[in-house]
Amino acid sequence: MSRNMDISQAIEALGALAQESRLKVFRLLLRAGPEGMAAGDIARKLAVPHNTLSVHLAVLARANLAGARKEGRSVIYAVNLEGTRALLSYLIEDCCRGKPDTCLPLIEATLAGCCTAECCT
Amino acid sequence: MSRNMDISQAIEALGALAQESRLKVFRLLLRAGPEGMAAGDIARKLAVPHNTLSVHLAVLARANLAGARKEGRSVIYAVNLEGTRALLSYLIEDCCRGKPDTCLPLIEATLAGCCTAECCT
DNA sequence: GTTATATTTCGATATGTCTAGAAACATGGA
DNA sequence: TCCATGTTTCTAGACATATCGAAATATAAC
Repeated sequence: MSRNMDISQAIEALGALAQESRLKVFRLLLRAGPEGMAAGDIARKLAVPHNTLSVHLAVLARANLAGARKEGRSVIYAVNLEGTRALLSYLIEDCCRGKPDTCLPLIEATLAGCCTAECCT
Repeated sequence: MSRNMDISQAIEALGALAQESRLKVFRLLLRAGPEGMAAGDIARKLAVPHNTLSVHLAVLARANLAGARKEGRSVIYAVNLEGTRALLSYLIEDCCRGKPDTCLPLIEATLAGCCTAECCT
């Protein structure tokens, strides 16, 4: 797909994340990694009814923040890292145009927040 | 304030950005940097009625993504970098817990998307 | 084929958000 | 004081989203 998103894609992705159940699902999937999780397991873990969660998962998938694959009777959802990267890039795009003083601390602090452990050095 | 946000703060920030006018304002303010812009100038630049924009600016400020200061008759809005950093950190928090393979590309690509110029090396 | 499991779609209600006209409020200049 | 400029609050209507019971669909095991 496109590496650079436009504003309507960004709004769709942000709107998808701006809801408690969906944000929890997204973070759950981020930690689960590429293996992903079955829809039913997610619903059980988050204590959300199946039908309600199904709608939320569809919203995340439509926003390119998650993907689905079938395995037997289950549907496995996994985070879409490319879509996630595109959103984060869009948010901070151009912030350093000629102004590294305001941009650099933001990026470095973001990195620090994510990767304090030795795994990301 | 708090360096680490909770989920309700994250939802508020994401919801604030999940709207065309507000997302445009946010990106405008990111580029404007700490000097910020007057509310009226933003409204003119984005062709949004003053009262409508005022509501949007209040939403961004409430979400800790923007701050306001008065200068004469004008109200100058500027991006809140600390709040922005907190949101980005929250989104990718824990994604690398034991799985640097999935986390590192995400972070590196985000950096690449933001800072291709020599200003951020 | 029948039954059990997994997930999605349908339908209806409730709740929340966007928008902009009009009025109110604040500040600075004549 | 009076007026002009800049911004916010009030209000109401239009629109979008969240939720979940019930029904429908898909797959696998027996």
